[in-house]
Amino acid sequence: MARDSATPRNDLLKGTLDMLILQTLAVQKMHGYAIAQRIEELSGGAIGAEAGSLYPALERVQKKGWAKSEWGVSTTGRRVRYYTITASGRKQLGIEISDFDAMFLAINRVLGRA
Amino acid sequence: MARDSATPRNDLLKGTLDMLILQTLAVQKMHGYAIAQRIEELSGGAIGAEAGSLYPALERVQKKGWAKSEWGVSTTGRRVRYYTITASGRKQLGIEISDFDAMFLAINRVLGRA
DNA sequence: GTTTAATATATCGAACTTCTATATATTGGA
DNA sequence: TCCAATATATAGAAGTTCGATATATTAAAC
Repeated sequence: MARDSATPRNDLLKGTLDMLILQTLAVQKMHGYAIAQRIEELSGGAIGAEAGSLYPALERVQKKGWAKSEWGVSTTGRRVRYYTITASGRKQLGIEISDFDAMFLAINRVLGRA
Repeated sequence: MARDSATPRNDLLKGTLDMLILQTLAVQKMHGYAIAQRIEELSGGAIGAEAGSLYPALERVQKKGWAKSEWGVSTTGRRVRYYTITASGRKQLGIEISDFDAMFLAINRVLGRA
């Protein structure tokens, strides 16, 4: 099936998912499913962080020390795993945003728009 | 060795190399090595399209019908392969730029900057 | 009461792109 | 003469994302 023109190509997302997760956690402690919903909501449905990308990414950021997690209970009474950003994670978020901006600027220069 | 902070992470480039190549060819017919130099130059050294990425990408865009190539002779008298963008390639370039802009906007929304 | 959709976590393998390393050959300058 | 730059090309490794699959709970619809 042809890609919906309203849906940005998710391969352009590569390398930015960790940043989006860290940004979401920087606002508030959250469980995995809620992180995905928040990213999808804020992006206007453009970014659908799928489970198969999200959970490996959550493992990744924990392994790097950028977030930690613990089992807890959601507001609706369900058993969920809560993720919290660490100080190292906040620092990393800043680095990733800088890198992202630098790459955007560089690409725009090649496109003749900067 | 630690990544130079002046060098953007190239994994953020993923999915955009074809666009950058098509953009370069949209300006003028060029051979592979010159395309890489032009991209590096315009990006202020931020994007170094390496040979191992460039030549597979050039194969890709030709396979998709976005560019064609022929052996020729450079201004310095060397045997080189010249690449030319096709009408289909110009159309694709427009699509890729739109997708890129849409993804940038979506990411910025998640980052709370739009 | 039963079925279905939504919520929630998790893993697997396929697909894709990029990189480094390697190979080959030519040209110009030190 | 040697070395750096020019020029094309392939192979294999690494990394990320995705769809598919699995499991389990809860709420709503019928």
